[in-house]
Amino acid sequence: MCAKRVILHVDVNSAFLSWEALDLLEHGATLDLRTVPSVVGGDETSRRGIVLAKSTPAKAYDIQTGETLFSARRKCPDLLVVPSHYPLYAKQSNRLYTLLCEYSPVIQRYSIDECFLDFTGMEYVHGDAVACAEEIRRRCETELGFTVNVGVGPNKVLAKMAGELRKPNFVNTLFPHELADKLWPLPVRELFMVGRQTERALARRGVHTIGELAHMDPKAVRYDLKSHGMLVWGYANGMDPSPVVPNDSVGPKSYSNAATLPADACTAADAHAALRPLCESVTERMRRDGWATKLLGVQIKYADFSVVQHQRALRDAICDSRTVFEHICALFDELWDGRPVRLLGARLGELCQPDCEQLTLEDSCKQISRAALDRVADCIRAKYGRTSLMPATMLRQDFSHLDRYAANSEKPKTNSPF
DNA sequence: TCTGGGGTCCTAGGACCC
DNA sequence: TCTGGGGTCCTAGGACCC
Repeated sequence: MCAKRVILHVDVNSAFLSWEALDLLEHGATLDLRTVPSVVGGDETSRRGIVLAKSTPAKAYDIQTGETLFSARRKCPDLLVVPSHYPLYAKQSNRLYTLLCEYSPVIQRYSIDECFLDFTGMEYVHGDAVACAEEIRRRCETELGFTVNVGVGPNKVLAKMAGELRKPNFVNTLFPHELADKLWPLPVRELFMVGRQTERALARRGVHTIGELAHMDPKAVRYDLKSHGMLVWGYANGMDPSPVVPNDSVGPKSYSNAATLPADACTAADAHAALRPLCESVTERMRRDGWATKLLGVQIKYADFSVVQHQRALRDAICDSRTVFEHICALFDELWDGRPVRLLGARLGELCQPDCEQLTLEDSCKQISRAALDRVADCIRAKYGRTSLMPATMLRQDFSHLDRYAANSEKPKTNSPF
């Protein structure tokens, strides 16, 4: 007989802010950021001034993640704003992961501050799942110095929703017999995968709570919202068959790097210059993980915030920065309508092994020598730092928009983002 | 809105083929 | 061809997550 599935979801409370607070305390600060209205924010001078994470006291001022620092300060004039440090977050994320490895061999790092553990059958080793979740919560607080929420459920979505019920520093359960009490009264927007558009579409049907969605006729949901509707209808009814997938068992689908420019680019030359470091860093990251790409894409966000993208499949896989850059510039030129550009992005998809590259005779010499050059450059940057070697055209440029996990930094392996 | 960046997945529509 | 219908592939756009 199969053991009953038990999934744990571990989520760091105000992750970036907690980790900044911890780091400051370790370096002699006397104030704990977590005890005052504070946020981790992007750099306003380069037009990235948004709230990335907030303290519990900041939440009391209705400060939201993603809102501008300008707006956050208006709500709380004494707000403390600290900049972000991604290598630090990666390090703390790894500490958490190491601790969790003691409790299950099947762990999925869902993001830099969230993990799913498949606890099925582990009761025989570690005892009751809820008691174990409590132990994890306590050990994070005492041994790691930051608090987490642990959700316990029969599948991933219920474990994750359980984690949201009471915060911070709590263990919550969400099993099928608890749905009506704990899940169904909540606003439908709080359900995983129900965003603003789905919320609007459901509101047109008079559906405002998770329970109302759960009790909808699935045919009506499918009619309105297609397959995505069936997904969230299943979630509302506590159904989620998806397995906990350890990250080393699945490769990435794509790599991308985008940056809001310190000032709008108004000429093709300006845009090309901004694309160069983006292409360099994203290609280097892909190469470091041992991939080549057969699909290149460029993204433009205009000054009015409208977004367009353009992509092209390549006949041959490539992995050298210069060739990527040339293709991306060509794609940009085809896409750009001449208006001022706020953000530029480059994306590498259709990943494959570099050794299956099918080069034509004419291209092969050029690309092989470029690839060899890149490999040497990668080694030098790994040893002496990100900016120790760069194309001359990138001298005097601002590098604050380079990959957060480019060379040398400690990168956590996750399915998504970070 | 003084509105980031890195991902995944889905859908619609057009090109092309039989 | 004043062209049907189904299948596949490709691209653009959008929704959602953290």
